[in-house]
This record gives sequence, structure tokens and C-alpha cells, in this order.
Amino acid sequence: PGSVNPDAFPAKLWRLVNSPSVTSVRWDARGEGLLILQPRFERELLGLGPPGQGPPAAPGVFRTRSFASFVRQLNLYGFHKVLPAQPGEGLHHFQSPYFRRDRPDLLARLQRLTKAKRAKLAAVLELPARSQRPLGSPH
Amino acid sequence: PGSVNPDAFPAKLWRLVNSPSVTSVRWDARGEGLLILQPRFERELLGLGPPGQGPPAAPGVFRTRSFASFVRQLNLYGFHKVLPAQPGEGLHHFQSPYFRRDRPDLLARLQRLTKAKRAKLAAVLELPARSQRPLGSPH
Amino acid sequence: PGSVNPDAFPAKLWRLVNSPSVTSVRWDARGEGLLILQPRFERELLGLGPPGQGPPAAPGVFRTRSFASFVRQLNLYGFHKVLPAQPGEGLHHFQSPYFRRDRPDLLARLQRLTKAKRAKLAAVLELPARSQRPLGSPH
DNA sequence: GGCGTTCTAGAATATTCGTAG
DNA sequence: GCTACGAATATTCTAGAACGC
Repeated sequence: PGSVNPDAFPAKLWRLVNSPSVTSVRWDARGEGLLILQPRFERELLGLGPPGQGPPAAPGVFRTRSFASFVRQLNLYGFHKVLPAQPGEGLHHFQSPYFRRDRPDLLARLQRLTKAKRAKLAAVLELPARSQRPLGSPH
Repeated sequence: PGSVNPDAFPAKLWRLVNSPSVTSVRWDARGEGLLILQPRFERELLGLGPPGQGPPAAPGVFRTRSFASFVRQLNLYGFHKVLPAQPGEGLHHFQSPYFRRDRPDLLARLQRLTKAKRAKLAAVLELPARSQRPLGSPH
Repeated sequence: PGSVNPDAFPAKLWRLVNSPSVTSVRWDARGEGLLILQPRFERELLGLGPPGQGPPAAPGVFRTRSFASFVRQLNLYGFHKVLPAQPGEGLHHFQSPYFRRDRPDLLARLQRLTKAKRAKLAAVLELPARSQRPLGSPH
């Protein structure tokens, strides 16, 4: 029931993957997942890279300097890693059912998984087919 | 249903942002929000700045000396912060639906949110479309 | 019952106030509180300052760029503001009973106040005089 | 009662670290 | 080795509360 907070992670990620000037984050061939080139990502968005090099191309998007923290965010928002066809090349492939190129409307469902939300979600998924909605739920 | 008190915060803010001699407060590109340069604001309007420096350029508008108090005022009047494109440079971007360059008529709706007013407003926003006022509402 | 995490706020603060090269954070005359010069702090530790100026003198201590966030940390760790003799000059005075120049041993008691801890603390403080310090308390 | 100022706290997201699986 | 998650701290934005006028 939430709208999209333009300052939070999902909106940032959406802008990055759709930005022509960002080359380290792209859609996969089907537009159903993210392809991330780690070394390039670190230079372009985390401001790492070889010392004595210029500033990051798109700074200020994340405050972190570690790729692992970025991955933590992906997991917190429900993304899962997909095995890449060519492993070991600094290429990462992540997916979420609510992050698709042709479905910007689903973006609002990408919500941070707190402990409570996670429990609720797990409960729903394990329910027998009886009643997906709690009794007396509105609408 | 109120008119604009020329001594209160909204009117002061309106005069500042439209004053050619004030450089720390400006309209954003669309005229829908405020851009505030904090260091300049502190010198120009709060009279801070390096000691041994001249007097503030536009003194007497606020009694406070802290930028935080100014931000408190903005929030009390319903402004919300917007992520600036380049964070971390002392640049702040605030918006309110009732503060627009081409709509001075809306200024009268910028009212201080007391606890009572805030509660009333929240109630209205959550009401189903049935009846804006609960039956038997007072007044 | 915890020891001091050298990466967390209290240890950082201790190092800053005792560092000869940091000039924006000092002990007050009695060594019982902190004196903080905001403008200098922002240049020296937050990396703000006039654009086109050199890098911060002691960067990397905090990730934030806002003095308000630093104050939030102080409050989270139980510091309280003390009225300065000379208000309005960007000088802040903060105290905590567990932050004293001659009592580094107390530093371990400076703990982050979560909601639970805060409630427990308030309950203890409202206890009748029966047993303020539990007799036979450990250590 | 309203408004301005100050200090502190609530709540949500972000970041880091450790570790279970 | 690797992925995902829990938990603690850090950061941000906004609100509560108290006080004076």
C-alpha cells in the first residue's frame, strides 16, 4: 500500500539501471534482472578505483564504499542472486519479481524486508490454499 | 480559511525567496520548491560566519542563530525535504504544495501544524470517500 | 557490562577530544564536558567549508556531512546540552556523567540508548529510595 | 491561543560486521 | 567458497515537548 519513496533504494536502483550514463548496472537480456559489473560499479558509483584517478562518474548515490554493502541492500529488498553463465568475471546477476524493465508499476512492491515483514511474508507463503486473506480483511 | 500574517514564517519566507538581495534562498528550476545554501544562509540571515567579519547582509529576519531551528520551522509548516542532486555540499531542497512561485494565493494555506491540526489532517486523508465529515461532527 | 568498541561513537569521540591535532572539540575547564566549535567542526571533521578549499583536516571519522547528525549521536548516547556562557557563537557544550577526562574507565558505560534501554533506565530513576545502587552489585 | 526557539526523541533507511547454512 | 540473514550502529528527516512572548 505504499508509493515509491524517491530517496530510497528501489528508486535509486531504478534510476541507475535506466540511466544511459551509468554503464556498470544494466538490464539483462529479458529485462527481468540486473547485471552488475563489480569493478566498474566500484569505480563509477562507489568512488573507489585506482588511486590518482578522477572522481566517481556518478557520486553521491551511495554513501558506502563496499560492494558487499550494496549486495546487502539488494538482499534486504528481496533480490536473489542468479547464477551467471560466465562465473568469476566480476559479473553479478540479481533478480526480484518486482523489478522488471517493463513493469515500473511493480516498483512500489519492492519493500525493505524488516523482521516483521519477513515473518508475515513467510506465513502467507506457507498457508494452505484455504484463505489467502485473513478473515474479515477489508476490500 | 486564514489570511496571511505578514509577520509570520510563511510571509517572511516568501519575501526572502523573492528578494533579489538575498542569495542564500532561491526557487528551484520549476518554482515548486526552495533551494537553500546553508553556509551562505548562516552568514546572510543568521549573522554567524567567521568572527571578525562584517554584519549579516539581511539581519533581523529571524531571531535564531541555528540553521536547525530554521529547518524546524519548515517542518512545522509542512515542508518536506527533497533529495538534492549533489548532496553533501550544504545545499538543501524543500517543498510544500502550498509554496509555489506562481501561486501566491496558496500561501494562506501554509499553516503551522499543531498537534490538533495534524491529527485532523491525517484523519481526513484516511477517510473513505463516503463522507468527508463524520456525522454529527462538532462545529 | 560491555567493553569499549573502538569503532563506535564513544571511542571516536574520546580520541577526538584528546587529539592535539583536533581543534574543534575540546574538554571544558573541569574536564567534565565537551566544548564544540560548530563552524570549525564542520570544516575539520565533516569536510564542509567553503568550496575550493583543501580537504578536511581529520576526515573519515564520521560519514555524515551534517552537524545535526552529530548532535543526534550525542543525544543517542545520553549527552545533554549545557547552556553556554556565551550563546549564539556556534559554541556547543555537552555533558554526560560517563564522559570525563580523568575517568576513561567510565567510557564503557556510554551505551547507545535504544528504546528498550531508555525505558529501563527511566524505570530505575523513578524508583523510591529503597535501593538506588543495588547493594552487592557486581564488580 | 498562536508563534518562535531550543533540545531531545521517534522512526525509517543505510551501513557494517559476523556467521549460519 | 559463497549466499543470505540477524543484529548493532550510523545517518537522515520529522516530530514532541517545554518554555517565553
